[in-house]
Amino acid sequence: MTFQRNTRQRRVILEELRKLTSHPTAVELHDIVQRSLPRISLGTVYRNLELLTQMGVIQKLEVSGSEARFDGNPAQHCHVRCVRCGRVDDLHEVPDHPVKGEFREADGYEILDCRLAFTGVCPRCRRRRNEHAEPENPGCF
Amino acid sequence: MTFQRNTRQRRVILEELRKLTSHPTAVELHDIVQRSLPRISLGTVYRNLELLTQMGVIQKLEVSGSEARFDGNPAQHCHVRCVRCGRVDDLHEVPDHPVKGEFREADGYEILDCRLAFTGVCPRCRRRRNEHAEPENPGCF
DNA sequence: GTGTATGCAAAGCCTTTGCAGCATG
DNA sequence: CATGCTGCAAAGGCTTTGCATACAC
Repeated sequence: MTFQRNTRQRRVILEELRKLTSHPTAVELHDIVQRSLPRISLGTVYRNLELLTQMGVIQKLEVSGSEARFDGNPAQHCHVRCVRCGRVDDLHEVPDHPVKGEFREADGYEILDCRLAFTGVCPRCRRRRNEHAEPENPGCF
Repeated sequence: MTFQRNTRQRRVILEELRKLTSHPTAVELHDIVQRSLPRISLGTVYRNLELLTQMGVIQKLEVSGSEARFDGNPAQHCHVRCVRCGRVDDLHEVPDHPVKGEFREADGYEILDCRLAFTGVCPRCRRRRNEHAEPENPGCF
């Protein structure tokens, strides 16, 4: 890839992602983008999300057990994942970087990045708590 | 599942996982366990790792996009993931819980857990750095 | 003996990729 | 008008699951 083109698809994907405060999966975003571009393929969505991530324009959150989620805000900030429904939200009431730059090296590793990974129960699931029998166990890392 | 049976397969899987300081994937562990139980299937390894995780006997480390890795030590401790080769190691030279218990609730979520998620370059990849052209971008959260 | 766990194989997800045609700069 | 990008469909990698059989209790 020597040069990037500003395609209709790429523009709409970025636009729609930026509108969302949720952190959609590729499939969810594909569904949304399809409203404006009915013929857009899921492959194109994946390719563009990957490209935009590489460019540092968006970020890819790879915590949820299975699918990746995407965030239109590339700035580093904390996220919480709901252990019941899997949704991911921004955390505003938490300091962004408790140990930022504190570790350059540890256990032989060159440390590049350190983030706080929260798990919890989202507002909606808290309300429905009694209806759900099976609690999921907190994700890892 | 009303009751658990102490099967040969389950015993060997747990035994072998506990011997390892690495954090093997299901496939890697299957390869190892096959030395003692040549006919054990990968499905059985997955089923047991899942069960043992639910029981809190081991822990599952999941970064979406790649394979899950398993840790025979269920106690909470920090891990680093190498952005080049994907291996995961324990971090000893880092405090376990910088904000432990500090947050019970934030942004409407009931906070259950908070972990430090490190990414970096492992000792082996640091040595080979010059040979590799393409740096991967640091994982997320 | 009863019912859980296993081995095997097939299917399920999410994601990536090959290819021919399209459209951007 | 060159070539990066798209849609389509197929394949890839990891994980789960259905089923008949085996084995733990």
